[in-house]
Amino acid sequence: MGSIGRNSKCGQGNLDEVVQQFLERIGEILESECVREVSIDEVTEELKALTPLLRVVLSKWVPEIIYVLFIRGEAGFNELKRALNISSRVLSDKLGELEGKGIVVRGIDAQHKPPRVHYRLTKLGKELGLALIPTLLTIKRKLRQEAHSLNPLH
Amino acid sequence: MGSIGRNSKCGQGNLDEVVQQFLERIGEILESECVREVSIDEVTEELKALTPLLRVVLSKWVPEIIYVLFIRGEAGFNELKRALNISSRVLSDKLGELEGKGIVVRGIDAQHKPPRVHYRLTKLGKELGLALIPTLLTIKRKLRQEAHSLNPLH
DNA sequence: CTGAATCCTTTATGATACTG
DNA sequence: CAGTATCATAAAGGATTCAG
Repeated sequence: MGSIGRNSKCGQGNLDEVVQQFLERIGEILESECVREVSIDEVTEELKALTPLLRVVLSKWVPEIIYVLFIRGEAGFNELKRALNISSRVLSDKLGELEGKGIVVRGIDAQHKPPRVHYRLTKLGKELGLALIPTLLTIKRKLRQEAHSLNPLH
Repeated sequence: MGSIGRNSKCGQGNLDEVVQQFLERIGEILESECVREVSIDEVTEELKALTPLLRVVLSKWVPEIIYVLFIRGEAGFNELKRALNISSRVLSDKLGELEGKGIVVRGIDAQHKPPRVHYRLTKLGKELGLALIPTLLTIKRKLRQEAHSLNPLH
């Protein structure tokens, strides 16, 4: 169940597993001596550079928006609104911001009577969507474990 | 430069490259037909489940805190405060929240005269730190590209 | 349907001061 | 050093209304 990790239907194998392997792999790389040497000042500097975009990408609603667009390919305004359970104002603001940052593009299909609008991810947006998958899967796994341990049947 | 991706010093090879390969790999998996079939309702349901924890993990300051602790292994209160340029109240709140969620643990070393406190990531915290790496690297790459294209020398 | 405009409420955050 | 307490402000969010 769920959009990410529903792998049995995919010929390509288990996404969850691939992510798991990957996390182990970079875990090993990061464990290797070198990381511990990083000074607090270096980390501070790095964060200072990353923070502006980080704040946009990882702010409220944004990961959700990116995720929906990533999975669905595209979505209309009200479709997103319903999916996220968000007010139009906030959604409108966020989409505007994301468009400004080059993460999302707005398209209009004038064919329809009430012209239909749809949002899609740009290349950057797709990259971010992809990059968010490990975090989402990790959270998902955590929730599964909790559900498990609370369920007396397991 | 920077903490993530400073691979030349690591024997284990290029982190950036590993992340890149991984993203391509899961990109392929996700491209394979199956994803597009996911209904908007399924995505909505999934998000509803993920959101509570997602909001904690991806809220302001939290990714930064996790990242610093991830890279450094541990940090004291004021050390974090300086690194993030955050007020004590907010930091205190966030650390309390993260402790409550089992993402961070607080340790006290009573040996020191003013007892020294240090924060570390729990297993879950480390998993999340790991999972955040692709997002951070993607943002970092993006910033590098921008810097590049703005610089006439390149 | 797709939003922009308004108004209003609730958090979140920041600065400052203070304690053990 | 490691916070807590207080106060003031800004930012975020929601509800409603309206227009193209």
